[in-house]
Amino acid sequence: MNVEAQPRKRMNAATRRASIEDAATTLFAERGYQGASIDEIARRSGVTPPVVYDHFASKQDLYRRLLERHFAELRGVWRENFVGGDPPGQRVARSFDAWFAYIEAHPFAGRMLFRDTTGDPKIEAMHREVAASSRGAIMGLFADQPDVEKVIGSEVEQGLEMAWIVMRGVLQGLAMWWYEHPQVPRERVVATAMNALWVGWERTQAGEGWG
Amino acid sequence: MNVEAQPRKRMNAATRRASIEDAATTLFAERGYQGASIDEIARRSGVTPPVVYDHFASKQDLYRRLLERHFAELRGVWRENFVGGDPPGQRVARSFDAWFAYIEAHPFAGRMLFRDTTGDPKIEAMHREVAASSRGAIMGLFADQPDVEKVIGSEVEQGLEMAWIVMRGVLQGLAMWWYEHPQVPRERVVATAMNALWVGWERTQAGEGWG
DNA sequence: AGTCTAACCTAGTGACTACTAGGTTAGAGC
DNA sequence: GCTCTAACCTAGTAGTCACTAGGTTAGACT
Repeated sequence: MNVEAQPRKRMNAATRRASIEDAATTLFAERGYQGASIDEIARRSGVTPPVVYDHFASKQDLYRRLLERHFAELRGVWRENFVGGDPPGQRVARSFDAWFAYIEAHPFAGRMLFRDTTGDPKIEAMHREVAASSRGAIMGLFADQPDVEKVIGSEVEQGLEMAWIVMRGVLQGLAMWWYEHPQVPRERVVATAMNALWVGWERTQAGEGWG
Repeated sequence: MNVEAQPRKRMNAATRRASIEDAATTLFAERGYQGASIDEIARRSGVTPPVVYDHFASKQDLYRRLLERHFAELRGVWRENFVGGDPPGQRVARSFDAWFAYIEAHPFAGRMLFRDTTGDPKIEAMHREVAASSRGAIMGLFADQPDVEKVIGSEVEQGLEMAWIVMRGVLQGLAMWWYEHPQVPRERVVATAMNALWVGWERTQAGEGWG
């Protein structure tokens, strides 16, 4: 993933671009937007800073493209798994498992997406915008499944949004924790998410809720 | 809260220090550690940058003191509310309500604590250290209550830690969302947190869990 | 072998950062 | 009213940042 050859070799545009994207994803994941410098991204992909600008108009442009790519990948995970005629619980469990499998296979992509952008309000607005479009697409999937909508969106719009916030909080929290505890098997993380989210939703819907 | 007088007035040390802390909390909440500049903190508290250094040794020192203060306040909320002889569900509900009441009354403190520090690994390590000590204190409260320990820590150490991660994710997620939807009444946010967390835990413990 | 594109470089610019040395002055205490 | 502390200032330093103008050269293609 991290290229860097000792006797510096010339690459074609696509390969070099990919190496810059890899290095940038890793560094954005490790340090966030402000903490990741173009100098360091260039160094890690084995070139000097001007080369980065041969491929991306600005740091902001580079960041946005990566955001969009990784969010699209995670969105795809939902679209491919949250379908079928089986019971909602099964579909949710399958989606969670696939979601954490993506996180496991792409350790830096998730960390980059879930990090705070901290600092530049422009970057923050961009992050929110891209995240919101992803959220909309996934919540659209929920809404298409009448059974699930009944469970999640018990109080229409705002209830659905709060359910999303709760789910995002749990999935993000577990994902970030899992990065630091890689020895924990995925099934255990998925089971924790299911117990935290699905059992509560189901019971709440059954009229056993708190408030 | 934001001082700034038109005809600049001289303050005594304690007052000026408080005005700097207020401005810094707000700016750290809005922009994160890296995005908040000493120049801007000074400007918002009505002085020039050197004055900040009359009160704090460095930006890092200022940040740490604020972290410790606000974490201690939230820790106090738990200590004062998660006690008593009433059923665990009541104690959790009371604690959540008090926790969100603090968030409501101190809109910037929470945002500062829950923001990513993004960038300087030194600052990140500091944030983790202070947060971990707060987590330890609160988890100690849980462990002192045998009923609750039975529910939360069903699989000993790691289970307790994962339960903490889930709870933190939900509370933080709801808190950050609530900042942007202040018209939502606190009782609704608390009820959502209770339904998401307590109902799931209780049922999971009762053997109705997923995995 | 010669050509020419594009991958890559050196050497900067200007803006911003945390932080400081040393001087000025408001205003409390006598 | 005078003094003297400390609250506050001006005017910097050195480092880092994103970004660029313009030149060099590897290596694909003929």
